[in-house]
Amino acid sequence: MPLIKRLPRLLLLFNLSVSLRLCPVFPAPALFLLLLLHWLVMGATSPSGLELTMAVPGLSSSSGSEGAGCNNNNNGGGGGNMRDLDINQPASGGEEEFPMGSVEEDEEERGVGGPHRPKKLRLSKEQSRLLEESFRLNHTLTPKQKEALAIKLKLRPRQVEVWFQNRRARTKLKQTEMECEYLKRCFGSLTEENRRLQREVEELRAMRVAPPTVLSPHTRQPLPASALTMCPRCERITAATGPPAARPPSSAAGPSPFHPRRPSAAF
DNA sequence: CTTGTCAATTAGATTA
DNA sequence: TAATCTAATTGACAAG
Repeated sequence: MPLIKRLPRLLLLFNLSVSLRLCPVFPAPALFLLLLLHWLVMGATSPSGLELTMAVPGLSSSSGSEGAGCNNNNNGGGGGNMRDLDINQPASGGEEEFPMGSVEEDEEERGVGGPHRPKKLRLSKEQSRLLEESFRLNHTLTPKQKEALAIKLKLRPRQVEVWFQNRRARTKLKQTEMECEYLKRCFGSLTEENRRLQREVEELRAMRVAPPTVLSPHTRQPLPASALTMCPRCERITAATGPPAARPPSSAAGPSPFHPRRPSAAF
């Protein structure tokens, strides 16, 4: 029974990390936080967010009229009509020869012991290659394409359909894994940045406890801490309204509120 | 209602 | 032999 149906991508990713063994070293809550983080950083405009997605060429929805009969072929009992042929045998001939005959019905697999799966079909290299090729062109097939491909590959349309279905799922999973990796890296660098900023805050707090003594240029008396401010350019403590307490290392910079050419020009 | 897609899951085959 | 891969099934859902 599916636990989640049509959940937002957020929850889907959260679930994936658990159920699909996506990030074994990454606790699910952390992934959840990461995702939120990601949305904050990248903006919540695109649900999939990252542009490291593999380009998904035209998701042409199948709006076909026929193809209804194909799923009757192997439903019920799980396609007991699968031929028991060794399809892994190298095709003994040209490109078009696939050593399997799953198109025809074969009921000998239906054993006496109730419903049991037949031998699992393994696609030949050539079949896989052709399927991959057409997947590259289109991630979904119209019923006509499906039929044609099935004939070409000597498979049932349903098998082609299933292959595409599973292939789409694999693509999506891979993409999710890439997103996960990206978020992990994001998390790492943001954690580092956070650490650095925390240190800076601590340093600034320490400075507030014991503020530097800045003498007034006019009275030569120590200024109160409230009258001091920090120059964002040279990061030195200065008197808020007066001229700088110390000269910046570089004099090439233009005028600024903290380093006015004339004290009267400030603010 | 029919049809197609998706998510979740199962289970046979293969690999390490 | 456990882990992994992948063909196949099932049930829910949406569109027409």
